[in-house]
Amino acid sequence: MNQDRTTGTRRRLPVQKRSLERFERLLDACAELLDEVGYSALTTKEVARRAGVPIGTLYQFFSDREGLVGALATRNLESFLGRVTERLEREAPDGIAGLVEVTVDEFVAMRRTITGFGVVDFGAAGQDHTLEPGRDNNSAVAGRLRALTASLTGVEDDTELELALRVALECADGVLQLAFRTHPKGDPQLIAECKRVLNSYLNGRLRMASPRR
Amino acid sequence: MNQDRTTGTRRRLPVQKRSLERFERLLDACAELLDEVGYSALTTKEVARRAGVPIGTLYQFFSDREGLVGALATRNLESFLGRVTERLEREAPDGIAGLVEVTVDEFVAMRRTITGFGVVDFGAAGQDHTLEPGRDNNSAVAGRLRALTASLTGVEDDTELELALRVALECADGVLQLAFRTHPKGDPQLIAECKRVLNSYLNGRLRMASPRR
DNA sequence: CCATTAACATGAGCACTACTCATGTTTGAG
DNA sequence: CTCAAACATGAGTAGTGCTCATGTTAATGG
Repeated sequence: MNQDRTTGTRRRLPVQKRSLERFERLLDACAELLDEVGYSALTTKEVARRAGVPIGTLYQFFSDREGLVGALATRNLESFLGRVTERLEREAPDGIAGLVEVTVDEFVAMRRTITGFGVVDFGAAGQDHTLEPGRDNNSAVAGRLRALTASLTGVEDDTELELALRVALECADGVLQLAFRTHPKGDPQLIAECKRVLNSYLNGRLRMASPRR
Repeated sequence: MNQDRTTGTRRRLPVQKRSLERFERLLDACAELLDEVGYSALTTKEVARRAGVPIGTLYQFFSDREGLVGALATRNLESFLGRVTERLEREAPDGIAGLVEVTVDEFVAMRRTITGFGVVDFGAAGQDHTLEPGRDNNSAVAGRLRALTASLTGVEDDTELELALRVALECADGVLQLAFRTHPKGDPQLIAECKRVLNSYLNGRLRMASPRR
C-alpha cells in the first residue's frame, strides 16, 4: 500500500470572502453529485460546472479528486463532532447507554439530512488518513470523543478508553452502513442492533468510576 | 445510488482449460497489483500485461474494472468459507466463543497470506452487491454461516440468527480492517478486541439451546 | 476427411478522464 | 500612476477504461 504522499490533500486555503464561498460551493456540489452518481462516477469537471467555478480554480484548492472528497469528509466530521458535543453537554446523559443513544441518533440524523454523508461518511472509500496525518479518520474521531466520554461516564481517561472507542466506532460505522444499505431511511431494527452491540461491548469493557481492575 | 445494472458483473465464464488458466491468472495479477498500488491506481492494462493476456480478452471475462475486482472478492469469499467450514467441521468447537475464535483467526490468517485480500476483502471499496444480486456480500456470508452456526451452538436457525450474524460480520470487518491498518501483521490487541466485541454481543443476543447460564 | 458454423482472441482506436500551465486579470503598496 | 506579486482561467496533454472489426481456433455433422 504505497500511496503517493502528495495525494489527497488540500492545496491553498481560501482567505478572501469570495474564495471561501467558492470553496464551500465546491464541497456542496461534490456532496450533491456523490449522492446522485456515487463515488466512482464523480467527475471533477461536473463538480466545477455545478459550483459555477472553472476547473482550474478547483485545483487551486484541492490537490486532486481525493483531496476534494477528503475535504468534504472533514467538513462532515467537524459538523458531526460539533453536534454531538453540543447535545452531550446540554443533555448530559449519564452512563454509557445515554452516550451511545445520543451519538448513534445524531449520526443517523445526519445520514438522513446531510447530502453526500452516506457516501463519504468521515472518509471516502479506499482512502484513509485524510484528517490528521498518521491517524485514520475514525481514530481521530475517537480522540475527540475521549475526553467527552470520560467526563460523562466517569471512566478513566486513558489509552484503554481510546482503544475501546476506536473499536466501538468501527463497529458503529459498519452496522449503520449496513442499516442504510438495507433501508433508505436506515433500518430501525439494525439501528437498534447497533446500539445493542455498543452497549454490550462498552459496558463489559469499561469499568465505571470505580477504581481500575 | 443509481448504479448501472450491467456494471460489475462477469461476462463469459471460461469453459476451456486455456481460458480458465487465463481467468485465474488475471485474478492473480489483479490481486498482486492491488497490494502494490491500491484500488484507485489499479489499471486494467497493467493487470492484462502482467497476466500475459491481451486487454480485449480481459474484457471478455469481465464487464469492467469493478467486475474484475468483484470476481477476485468472490474467489476470496469462497476460499474463506471453505476454510472456515472445514475447520469448524473438523474441530467442532462448542459454544459461541469457539466459533468466534476460529472464524476470526481464519480471517486473520488469510489477511496475512492471501495477496490482495486486504484491499478487496469480500467486496471492494464503494461497491457492494457483487456476489448475489440483491444482497450485499457480508449478508451473503452471513447466510452461508447461518446453518453452520446453528448446528454448532444449538441456537435456533431463524432470521434472528441471520440478523445477529450480519451485524457481527460488519463489526468484525470494521475492527479487523482497523487492526491491519494499525499494524501490517494485524495489531494483536485489536484482534483480541474484535473477539471480545463479538462474544459480548452474540452471547447477549443468542440464547443457547443448552443453557448453562 | 472436409465444410460450415459458432466461439474465442486480438490490439489499434475512441471517448472521456484527471490534472497542468501559459496567459490574462486583479490587487495593493509605495 | 507604477509595477510586481497573487490569483483566475480553460484549452491542452497524457493517459485511462473499454469497444469492435477482423483474424483465429475449436466443435459439429455428413
